[in-house]
Amino acid sequence: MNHYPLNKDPFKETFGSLENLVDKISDVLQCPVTIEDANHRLLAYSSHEGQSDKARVDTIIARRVPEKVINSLWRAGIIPKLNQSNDPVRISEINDIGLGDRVATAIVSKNGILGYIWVLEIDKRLSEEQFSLLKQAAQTAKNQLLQVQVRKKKKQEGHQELFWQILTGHLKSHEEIKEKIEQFGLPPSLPASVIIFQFKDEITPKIESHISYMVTTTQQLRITFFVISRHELILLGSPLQGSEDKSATVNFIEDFISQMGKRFKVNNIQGACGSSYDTYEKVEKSYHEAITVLNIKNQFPQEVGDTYSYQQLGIYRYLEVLLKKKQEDGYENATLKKLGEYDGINKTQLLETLEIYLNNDSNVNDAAKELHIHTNTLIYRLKRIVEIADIDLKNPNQKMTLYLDIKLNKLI
Amino acid sequence: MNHYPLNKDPFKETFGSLENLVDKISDVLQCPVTIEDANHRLLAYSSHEGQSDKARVDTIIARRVPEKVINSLWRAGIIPKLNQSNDPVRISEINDIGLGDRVATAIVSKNGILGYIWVLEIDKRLSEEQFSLLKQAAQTAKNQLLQVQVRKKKKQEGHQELFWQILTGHLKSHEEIKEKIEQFGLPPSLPASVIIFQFKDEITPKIESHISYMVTTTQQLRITFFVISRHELILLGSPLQGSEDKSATVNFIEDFISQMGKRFKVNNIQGACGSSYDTYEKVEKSYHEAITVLNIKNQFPQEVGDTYSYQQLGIYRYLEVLLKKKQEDGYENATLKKLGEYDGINKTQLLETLEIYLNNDSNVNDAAKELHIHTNTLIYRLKRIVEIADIDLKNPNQKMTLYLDIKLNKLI
DNA sequence: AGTGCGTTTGTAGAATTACACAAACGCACT
DNA sequence: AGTGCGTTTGTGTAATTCTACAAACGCACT
Repeated sequence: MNHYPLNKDPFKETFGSLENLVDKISDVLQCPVTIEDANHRLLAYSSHEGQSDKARVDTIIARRVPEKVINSLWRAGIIPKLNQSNDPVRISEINDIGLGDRVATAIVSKNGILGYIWVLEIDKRLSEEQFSLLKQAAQTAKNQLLQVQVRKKKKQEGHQELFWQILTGHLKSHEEIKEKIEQFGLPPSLPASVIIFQFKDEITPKIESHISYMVTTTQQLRITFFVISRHELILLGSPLQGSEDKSATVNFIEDFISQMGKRFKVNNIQGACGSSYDTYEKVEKSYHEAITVLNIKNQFPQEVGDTYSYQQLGIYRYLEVLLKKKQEDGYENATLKKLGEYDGINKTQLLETLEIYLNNDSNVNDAAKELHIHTNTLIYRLKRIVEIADIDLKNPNQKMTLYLDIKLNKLI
Repeated sequence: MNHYPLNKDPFKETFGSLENLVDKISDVLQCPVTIEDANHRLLAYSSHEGQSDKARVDTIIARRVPEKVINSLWRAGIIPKLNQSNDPVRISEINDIGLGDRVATAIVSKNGILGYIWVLEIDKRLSEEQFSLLKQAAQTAKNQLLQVQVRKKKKQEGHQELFWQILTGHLKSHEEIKEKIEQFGLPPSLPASVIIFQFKDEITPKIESHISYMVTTTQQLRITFFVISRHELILLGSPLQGSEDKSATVNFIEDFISQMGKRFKVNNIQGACGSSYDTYEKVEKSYHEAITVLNIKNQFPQEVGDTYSYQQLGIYRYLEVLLKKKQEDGYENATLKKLGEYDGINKTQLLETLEIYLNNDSNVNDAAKELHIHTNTLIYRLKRIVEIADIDLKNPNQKMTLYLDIKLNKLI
């Protein structure tokens, strides 16, 4: 086993590539070593002949750390610990994801995390000295990564401009867009849908880096593009071929929102997506659909708060059209008008009662609970409503009309 | 008591007016006498000082026979009997409408009924001779009425042309239309709505006379205009001030259809009406609404078969707009598609099951009955549907979306 | 304070609906 | 003919909803 003196830095020489560096580290520490970027994408791995654990193999195969592993590392508090610590951190094995004992360190520049170095402890634990060596290795890796960073940033700016052109319909034809995307060396990924996240507060550079992390680490969707404007994050995402589950996009949205909260304490994010289309020219449409979803979610937080996709909106997709038609017709629901008048005179809440009853799929128990009243009170009120408004609550057409008209009235 | 010899016709002289004639008849028969036209509108009544029954008084006050009385006479089979008989007919009292014993005869020309003469039998019954005299009186009345008929016909043709102009939007401004209507001496009657009846078979002159009868005898609505084209009868009707009930128009439609069937054996009539508006310029709109109702009723006979007004259409009013939006969006309900495919492969009827379940307001019993299956079968199918289509049948938004999309699919 | 009206809550039995399970059926496939 | 799958029907029980009725409350009006 080689021994390097502490006072001499074995990583002082220049390494042509990260591969050389990782081999050197592996050589010095006598362990399998992996370097990944800030988003857990594999940058280099040592060709050490010894054993590897499952997590490492999977990472190398996929050229990125599996999302399951990332999630697990977050849950165990390891990633935050790495990000905050200046020194290497020892991580005990996590069996269910095939992660053996290891030591890791973040590669940090003054602008934040650039990546991580992972060292597997197959047969023996690293010594204090070796911890120190690893820290020096991270210093050297930093310089290499900074160069990559700049190149990537420039590239991304080009992507963003292209994405805006697609979103705004500046580029119309599918062929044209496809060509441009290929020019950028981006993988073709269709069908695709546009996803928008709306942040309550302005997106700071810090949040931006969190977003970038989330977007690149997710493996639920392939994110071809993403751009950030003041309060919004807009993505173009495609479901992976593996998951034929159509709800991949919706799952991604839910996870993104929940993890931004849990991991980075960034809350109050609204998410929405348009439909999935198989040609690029329809991306613009998907974008507008996503905007519609956001608008409707803002207008009807209770009704469609847990809904993210344009498809899921159901009847709410039609509200705008219906409102327009209603105004053209000069239509007013006589029933609701009567109830409203009655409410005004008698200080009752028949309208609200009816709405919540309908919201709850005509279930008296659920509706009564939501209204905080006795079931019989609700039944009594419903009888009153039927009398006053002269309606039939067993007639689906009437019920739907009432439901829609109630919601439409809220729009004005 | 005067006695006129049988062989001498006391009505041979010329009478300047119907009033003179009616007084003469009353004088000859020594009874109160009333003459009305074919539509039971009062033409003349004797000023005989004696008693009268309630029906006669009401008729004179309203200048027409009350609808209740007409209905009662039809129910008792008296009107048809009068229309078919060449001789006067004796009618026994009908207490609940205040109709005392009387004798009546139709006034008939070769083109049909022109009117009726009613003779009250207050103290004594008419003799055979007097029957004969009454028959002669009817002959004389006929000539007078024929002249009136011609004048009325001409007037009506003028009305019809005006009505068409209003319906087709040829006359746009309210003021202009109002003026024209006043020129015709027609009563101003607003709010008004357009009513259309669609006849399965072509409207023959005979049916036309029945229509005319129905339209002029009804007292549920004031019918300002009516025109007849090949298969259609179009009316402009206003609710009477007395009945503030908004469903007067709908009631009229229902009664019209049922009575055309019962009284004249004219069946297969579809009826519909537009909304009520208070300016004449909106009559055109009401007309188009009525047409829409008819179209939708033809497309959804089951769903809105018992619905007549544009308002009652509820959600079906929106179908056209929704279809348009749907086509613009290129939207297809994935759920329904899946179910349809499943039905195709497994020869099941999940789609139909779902539709009828939703039609029946999610009531398993009613739906099972309509489907002629066991309740548990329905429950089983619903579970399948939920599985296959991945939907939540407790979510009103989803349910409404499914309902609407099912109906929309039927439109194509 | 009393009266009347509309409203709310409670109780209890009847009617419906939900759920689990077993049996049998039809049909395609071998 | 047997097997498996999806479907249909029947049974029994638990849960829920409907219904009617009684009691009490809040509030305006007198």
